[in-house]
Amino acid sequence: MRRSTLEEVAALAGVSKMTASRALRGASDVAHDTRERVRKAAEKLSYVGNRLALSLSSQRTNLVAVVVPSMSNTVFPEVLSGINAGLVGSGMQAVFGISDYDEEKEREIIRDMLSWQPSAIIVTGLDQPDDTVAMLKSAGIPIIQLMDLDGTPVDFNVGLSHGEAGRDMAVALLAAGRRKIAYVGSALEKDLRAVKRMTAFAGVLAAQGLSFVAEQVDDGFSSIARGKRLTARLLASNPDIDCIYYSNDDMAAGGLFCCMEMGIPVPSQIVLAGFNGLDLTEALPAPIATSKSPRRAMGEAAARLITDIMRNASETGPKTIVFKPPITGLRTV
Amino acid sequence: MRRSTLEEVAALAGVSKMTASRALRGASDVAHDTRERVRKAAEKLSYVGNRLALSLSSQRTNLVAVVVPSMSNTVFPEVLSGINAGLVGSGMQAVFGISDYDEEKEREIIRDMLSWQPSAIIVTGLDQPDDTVAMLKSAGIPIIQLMDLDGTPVDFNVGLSHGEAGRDMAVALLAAGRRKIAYVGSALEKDLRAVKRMTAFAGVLAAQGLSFVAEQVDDGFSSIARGKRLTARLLASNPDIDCIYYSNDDMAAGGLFCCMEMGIPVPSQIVLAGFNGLDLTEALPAPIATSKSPRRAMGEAAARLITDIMRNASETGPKTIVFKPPITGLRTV
DNA sequence: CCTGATAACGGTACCGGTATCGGTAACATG
DNA sequence: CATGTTACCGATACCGGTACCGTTATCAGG
Repeated sequence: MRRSTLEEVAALAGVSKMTASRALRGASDVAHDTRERVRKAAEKLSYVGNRLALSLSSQRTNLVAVVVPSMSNTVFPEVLSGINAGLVGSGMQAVFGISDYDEEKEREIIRDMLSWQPSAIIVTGLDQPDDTVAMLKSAGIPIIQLMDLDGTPVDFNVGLSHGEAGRDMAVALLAAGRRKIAYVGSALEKDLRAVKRMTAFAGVLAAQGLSFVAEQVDDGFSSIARGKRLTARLLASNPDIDCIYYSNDDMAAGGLFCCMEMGIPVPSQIVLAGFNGLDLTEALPAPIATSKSPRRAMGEAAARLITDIMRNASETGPKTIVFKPPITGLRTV
Repeated sequence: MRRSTLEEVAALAGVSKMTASRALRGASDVAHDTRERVRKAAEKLSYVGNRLALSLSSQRTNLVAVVVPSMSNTVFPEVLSGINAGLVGSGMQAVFGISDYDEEKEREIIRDMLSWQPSAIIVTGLDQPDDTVAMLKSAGIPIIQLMDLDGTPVDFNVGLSHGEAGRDMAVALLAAGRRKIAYVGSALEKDLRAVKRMTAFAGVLAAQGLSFVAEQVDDGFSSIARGKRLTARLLASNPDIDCIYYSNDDMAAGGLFCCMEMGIPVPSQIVLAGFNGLDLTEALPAPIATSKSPRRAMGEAAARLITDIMRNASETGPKTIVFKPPITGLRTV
C-alpha cells in the first residue's frame, strides 16, 4: 500500500499535476468544480502531501528547530509547550532535540536540526562553544538564544538574567534577616545557569562580609529526592543554619520534606529558597521562596518573535526580550 | 550568506557531485585523497547536508513521529526522553507533536506528521476515532500505540492496562481494610486512561457491594494545586472517609498537602492513592500509594521496537509489549 | 597484443512537489 | 471581424540530493 502522490490525485481528477496542486492549496485560477473534483480525488486516495517535496521545492520549511538540554525536568517541557502555543496558526512547526546538557551532543543535535533547513532555530542559553556558534551563524537563519541573558547573544535573545535572579534572592533573604545561609545544589558542572545564580548570590553575601556557611553539592541531576537527601546531610553537620539556597525548586521541595520529617519549622527556623516558581511551590504545606521564572511565557515570546521576523524580515524589532522573575513565597519584613 | 550545496563542495574539490556525495557518505569507490579533498572542501564551506533532498531522493526519512496529548504533565516528557534514548545510534530522529487531549487537533497533528513521511509513528493510547485510524493505516508505516493496552490496537501496541491498574489498586486498598473510599479527579472527559482506571476501580468496589462514598471532579487539568483544592472540598462535606483514589499522583500529592495542613494523619486515618509513580511520591513526607508506571521504559521499548522493525521488516516479533505497574507506597497487611 | 577485471569517477534520471511562463478558449469590446 | 481580456489550465524547469548505469584508465594474465 504505497502512499499516493499528487500525480495520482491529478490523474484521478483528470487534470494536470499543477492544477491539482493549485486546487488543493486553495489558490485562485481554478474553476470551482475542478477544485471539487480534485478535492474528491484527494479524499478518495486519502492523499497526504509530501512536505519533503514541498519544502525542497519552495525553499522554505516553516520549521522551527528547538534544542533543549533536558526533558526530565518539568521546566523545559513547559517552555516547549509555550513555543508550540506561540506557533499555532502561523503555519510553523517546532521540532525538538535534546542535548542532555552535553556540549558535544548539543553540537551534533544542532547540526542535525540544521540539516532539515529550519526557518529559525531556538537554543537554550548562550554559552555555546565557538564552533557551534559558527555553525549556527552559517545557517543564515534567525537564531534565538532562550532562557538566559547573561552573556553575548549571537542574534536574538529571550530570557532572564540568572545573575540578577541570584542577587535578588540574596538581597531578599538578607532583608528577611537571614545570615547563616547554606547552599544545596547538584550537577553544577552541567547546569551553567544554576551556577550563575549561585555565584551572583555568593557575591551579594561577600559584599556583606558573609559567605555560605556550608555547601552540599553532588553531581547527579536535581530532583526532589536528591534535594531531600542532600538537605539531610547538610543539617546533620550544620544544625544551626537559618536559610538554605537551592539550585532550584525541585531540590528545595525535597529540602522542605526533609525539614518536615525532622520537625524543623519552615520558614520560622529555616527559610528555604529555590528557583523556577514551579506550580508545586504554591501547593506545598509550608512556603518556600522562589524566583518565578515565566517559562511558558518565554517560549511563547520566542515563538512570537519568530513569527514576527518571518512576517517582515525588513523592519527589525528588538533583538532582546527581557523577563524578570518575581520572588514569591517570602514574607519580607 | 546562502547555504552551500553539495554541488559547490564538489566544485571546490574539483570532482563531480556524485563523487562528493559518495566521499561524504563514506562509501567505497572513492580514492583516499579524493575523499580527503572533498572533506576539506565541505569543512571549508561548513557544508551541512540537506535532509529534505536526501530523504526525498532516497525515499526514507528515518523520522519517527510521536504524538502525545500534553507536555505540562511530567509523564509525557519522560516518555519522550525514553523514546529519544531508545533511538540514539539508530540513525532515527524523533519529532514530536502535541494534541492537547483534543481528537480534532490530534488528527491534524497526525496528518501534519505524516506529511513528513516518517518511517514510523507513535501515538498515545488506542482510542483514536475511525478517520484518524484510517489515515494512520494508509500511511503504510509501522504504527505504535503507546501507554494503553485496553482496546484493539491498529498495529503495534506498547503499554499497560489501565483497567487492570485500577482494579489492582482497588483490591489492594480493600485488602488494606479501607471501605469508605472517595474519588478525586479532573478533566475526565479528556483523559480517557484515567477514566478507565476509575471505572475498573469502581467495578471492584461494586463487586463487594460498595461504591465511591463521594466524588470530586472538575474539568481543569490535573495539578497539585487542583488536587489540594478538590480534596479540601471533599473533606469539608465528607470528613469520615478513610481513603481517596485520585486520577493521578499530582492530584494525590495535592491531597496529601491538604491533609497535612488540616492535621489529618496519612496514611493512618486516610490512605491516599494515585497513579504514575512519579519520583515525587518517593520523597513526600507521608506515603501515598501509587501504581508505578514505567514511562521511560515504555518509551524506550517503543523506540527499540521500531529500530527492530526497521532492521528486518521480515521476521515479525511480538505485536504487543505489556508492562505491569507495581503498587508502591502501601503497607499491605 | 588482446582481453577482462577492477578501481575511480561521471552522467542521467529520478524523488514529489512548486514557480514561472505560456497557451487556449470564451467572451466582451471597438 | 479583429483584438484584447479574463479565466483556466498545462509544460517545463527547477529544489538538492541519491540510485543506477556507464565510462575511462590501469594493470594482470594468457
